[in-house]
Amino acid sequence: MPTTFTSIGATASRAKPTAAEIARSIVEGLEAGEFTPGQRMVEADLCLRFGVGRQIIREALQHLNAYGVVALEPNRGAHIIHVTREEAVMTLELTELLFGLVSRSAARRIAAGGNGSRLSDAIGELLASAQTDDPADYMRARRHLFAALSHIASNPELNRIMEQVRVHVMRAQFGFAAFKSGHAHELAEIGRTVLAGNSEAAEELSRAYVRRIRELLQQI
Amino acid sequence: MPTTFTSIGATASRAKPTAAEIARSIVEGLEAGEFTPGQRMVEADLCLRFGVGRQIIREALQHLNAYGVVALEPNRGAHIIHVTREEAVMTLELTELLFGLVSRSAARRIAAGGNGSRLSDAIGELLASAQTDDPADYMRARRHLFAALSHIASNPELNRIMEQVRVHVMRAQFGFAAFKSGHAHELAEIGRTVLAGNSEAAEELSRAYVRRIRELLQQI
DNA sequence: AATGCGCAGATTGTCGACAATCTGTTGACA
DNA sequence: TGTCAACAGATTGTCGACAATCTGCGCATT
Repeated sequence: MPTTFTSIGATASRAKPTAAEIARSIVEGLEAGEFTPGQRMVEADLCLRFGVGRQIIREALQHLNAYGVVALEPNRGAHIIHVTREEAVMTLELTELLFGLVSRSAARRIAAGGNGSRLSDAIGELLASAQTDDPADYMRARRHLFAALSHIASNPELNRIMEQVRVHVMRAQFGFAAFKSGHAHELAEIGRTVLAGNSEAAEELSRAYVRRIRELLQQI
Repeated sequence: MPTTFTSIGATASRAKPTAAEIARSIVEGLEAGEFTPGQRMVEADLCLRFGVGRQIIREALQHLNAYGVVALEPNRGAHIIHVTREEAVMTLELTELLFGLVSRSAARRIAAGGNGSRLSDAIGELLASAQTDDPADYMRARRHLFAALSHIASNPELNRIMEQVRVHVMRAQFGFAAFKSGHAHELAEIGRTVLAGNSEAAEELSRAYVRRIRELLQQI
């Protein structure tokens, strides 16, 4: 066993987490409320926390900057982005288009790709999670559904761009209220429509889904 | 004069170009044909070229990676992305939505912002550039128009995302053919429609504009 | 008391050096 | 002759140290 390895779990801390892993950790920490919007991210602190040198922390912060999670001011370091409600609404306006395009593309390709089984599984998982009351289950199922749709849509640029939309920060700020379950059946319906290859309807359902979240956010 | 400064021109090499500046330089170099898709980007070479240490080059490459211009493989360095025609078409499918949203949002806000003058100027510049035959003029005018529209739309997330769409690489690969002038009047028409506050028409015109480019690309 | 100056501490920016990893080549062996 | 292991050169990954910059506080001055 020449190579060093310490951990067992997937997310447990390895001997040397990579910059991307650290970035992910920070996003998770943000959704878990360990970091709050506006908070300064001092490199030295993060070094201690993750047990790596500043170089790697620096790269992780650059990732997060590219993903719009932190802002990077020259000579003044990084801080977690603060999203105004207005910005959140605009972001969801954009998300509406993007998610619509994902579903439309996926529906068009559902036959070609041949792997609608993954989508079926995700739908099943989603409906199952609606039975249990564990929000973590729902969130995971939701993520799987999105992943399946993105995969089927097979538009690399679209997938890349969708990851760049900062939903994390919004969730961290405005709580899971708008994102929580209760939408499970609505999402499942979208999945089924894609499976049926009905691209027009899939797009419209997807847009309506995001639109509803946006309106919910505007009312609060 | 305590601080060091060597250069005079704007794009000329300063004493110490920053990572973002180097990234921009590389994108320009790409559009100018100095780098070709697929080409490896060795850190040491870039160090010599820009006269900085590897740290900065590394950051620049990370920027470019985030912008989808280069791919970064662990332990194997960076290379310029190669975009297939199919990907380019898909990217333009996405761009169609995004540009449409920009124009629609801008048209809605044209009154509120109060600074439609910038847009008028851009339109004028565009029409003027159609008279001359210098493509650089046209490209500059085009950029100004887009900037004005983005500014008026004032959707920060949308603007951020639009910058992430890799048009540079596409232009570098497929040439300026599809992007060259001849479209000046079409773009000016979009600008005028936004100025008139007709959001529906502005969106449709914008989408049609991108659609045409896409179809042009598909035919080649 | 209010304003501005300058210093100390904290934090980020950059470099050089070394470790880890990859790649192509050489040579032994079947 | 073909295959595979070991090696050398090239390249990337990471660290520690030092320089540059910012921030807040104390102090002199009006």
